[in-house]
Amino acid sequence: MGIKKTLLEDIAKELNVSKTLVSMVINGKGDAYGISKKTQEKVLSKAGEMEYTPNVFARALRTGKSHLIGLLVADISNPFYSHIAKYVEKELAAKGYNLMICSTGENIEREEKLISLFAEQHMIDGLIIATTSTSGGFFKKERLRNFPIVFIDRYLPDIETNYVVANNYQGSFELTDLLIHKGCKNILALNITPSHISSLTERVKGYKDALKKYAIPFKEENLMEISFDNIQNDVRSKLLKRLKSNNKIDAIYTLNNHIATACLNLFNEIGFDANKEGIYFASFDDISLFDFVKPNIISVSQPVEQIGIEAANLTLELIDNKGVETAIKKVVLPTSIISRN
Amino acid sequence: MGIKKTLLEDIAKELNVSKTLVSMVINGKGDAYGISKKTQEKVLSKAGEMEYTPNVFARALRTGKSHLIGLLVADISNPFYSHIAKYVEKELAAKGYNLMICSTGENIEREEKLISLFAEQHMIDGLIIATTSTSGGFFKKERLRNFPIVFIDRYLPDIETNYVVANNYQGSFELTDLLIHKGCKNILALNITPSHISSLTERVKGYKDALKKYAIPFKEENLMEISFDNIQNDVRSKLLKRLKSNNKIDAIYTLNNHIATACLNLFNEIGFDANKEGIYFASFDDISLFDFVKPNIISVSQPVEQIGIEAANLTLELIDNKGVETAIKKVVLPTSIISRN
DNA sequence: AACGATATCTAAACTTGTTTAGAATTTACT
DNA sequence: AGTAAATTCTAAACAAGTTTAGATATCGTT
Repeated sequence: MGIKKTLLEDIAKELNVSKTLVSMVINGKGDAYGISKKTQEKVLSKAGEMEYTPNVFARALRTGKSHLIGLLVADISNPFYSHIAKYVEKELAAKGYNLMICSTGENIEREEKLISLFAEQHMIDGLIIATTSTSGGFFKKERLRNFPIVFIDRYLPDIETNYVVANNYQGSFELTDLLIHKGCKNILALNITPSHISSLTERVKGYKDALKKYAIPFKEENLMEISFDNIQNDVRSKLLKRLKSNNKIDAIYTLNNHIATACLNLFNEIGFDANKEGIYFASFDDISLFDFVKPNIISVSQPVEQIGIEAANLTLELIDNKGVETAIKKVVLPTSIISRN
Repeated sequence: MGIKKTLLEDIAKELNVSKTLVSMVINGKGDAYGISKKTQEKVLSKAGEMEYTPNVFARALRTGKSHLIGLLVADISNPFYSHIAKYVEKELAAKGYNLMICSTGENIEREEKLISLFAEQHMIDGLIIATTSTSGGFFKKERLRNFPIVFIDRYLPDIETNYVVANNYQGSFELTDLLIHKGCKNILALNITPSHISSLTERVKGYKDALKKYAIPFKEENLMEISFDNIQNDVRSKLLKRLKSNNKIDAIYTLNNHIATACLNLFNEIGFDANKEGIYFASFDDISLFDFVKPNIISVSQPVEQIGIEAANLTLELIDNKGVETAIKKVVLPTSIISRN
């Protein structure tokens, strides 16, 4: 048994005032409620002396505000998400909010369970989410109607929501365009299945449209689907087969960093040197270590810091304007190409 | 205004029973309190129908348990920590606990503030922390006396606490030993300043002891201190100077992944190829992408998954045995050398 | 002195659950 | 029939704050 926590009441008793007064002063509402300066000082110094810290649960129960924001991502160990998390947290901390991060593992049921726990029960004041859902059905629930939610990285096309995403279409278009400029005519794109996620479909669209721009016909066999649950094995079997075939490619374009890493692993295993083979290697999602990796990687870098900051602020804005009917905000941020070599 | 949340009382009214009864049934204590099976079924089905979810704050306020565990690390975007976080979360989720992750940015004041907020106010039931503190003073506070805390990655030598760490000494010893076996006699170690953190001091000790084993005298100039706040610039100026000097080295050993990355950046900038220069490059902390990086990196890999799992379980154990005087657990897990090339 | 206005403070209600102490009913047994 | 025991349930207290409505004291004014 540690020492008993100091309560509002304890301070009140010490000073012979009401706990109402103490509460008011501690919340900085002393002036608003006409508490004399002298009393305010007494309260504050006594609270400091007694090391008072409010009970967050009692406070949250009464006020309905927890000053907690939830962040739901597929996998916190993915550097893309962990960097976003870092900046979201930094931005929120400056405004007196804390962050609860949870991974869904791209599992819809777990995602929905967490949203229920967090949002429907109002454990958190707002939610930032890189959803793994296919459709917006779940988010249309009456109970979530007025809850502050900001989508990041991915949005759901069938519902109107606030979101902050990178311009996946444009980034993918520019990357493909660059590859074509370098002389590529047979660019193999590796995508994740199931690929209903908006960021991926837009990347595919950007790829296809860039081909179209140069009148290069899109070939089905140049869009390879890699199963999310089995990335490494799928890449090994499918890509290897293709590399050995007569259907020569002049570029490999992985649609996210997971697949890129799997490809690099494969190259390593079989001693394949893309650069020597005259094959460009490109990827959406930049990772800092790509700078030192062999082969050279041409990549699309997303503005993670900006995504984090904007998502945090948009969420806080929604919380402040809760109840007020505000226009939905769709933030699309530009990406940049990192053309190594 | 969304729809009003269903309360215990709402269910009670619908069924003409007391909210006490509803609470008991919902918490699975129906049998223990002798509530008839028929009534239990009625309550559960009505609760499902009305989509009841308990208010976590009211519950936590009354029970003093939040089912929340805090994880405090220097930087969640560091892959070492984000991977630990992933496994901690996974393990906790299976036991009905949720994780609150916060970054301290190696800032002691922020760390102490977060601990106050989380632990002293009992917002969380337990804390897992990679502390940035120098000494255990803060943790000796009366108010934290009986609070479940598990240290990871780093421990404080001056207090007796539960911890789960990698065997930093052994890993560093083995790595240095390997370099010596490869013929190195002048191994430059790059450390972080301030380096009071236990994991770093032990790595230094392992390095020195391995030298001693082979009667290689330790030279002060071969332990370079890099400032945490300015890693890249410090590496650039200090390491560059050394590389240009006549004091030739035959290996560079970075004591964590941050410094390793900074070195790689420098090499890239100046077009330095360690392998060609006959210099081995080694690092504590393995990152998966190291596999594809040039130069070859010999690294010490920490058992992140195991650290995460053990830390989670140890924390839950402490929570279960709260109040009971249990022996302190110090878990030291073996590392493994990844010798590329 | 009496009045309202102002300044300062407080008692009690309220947030939503959990827990305690005990009530009401039925069954069991002498 | 009457008491003890078991079964099933409930009223009220409680967790620790915030908020509301109103009390008390002081002051200025006529």
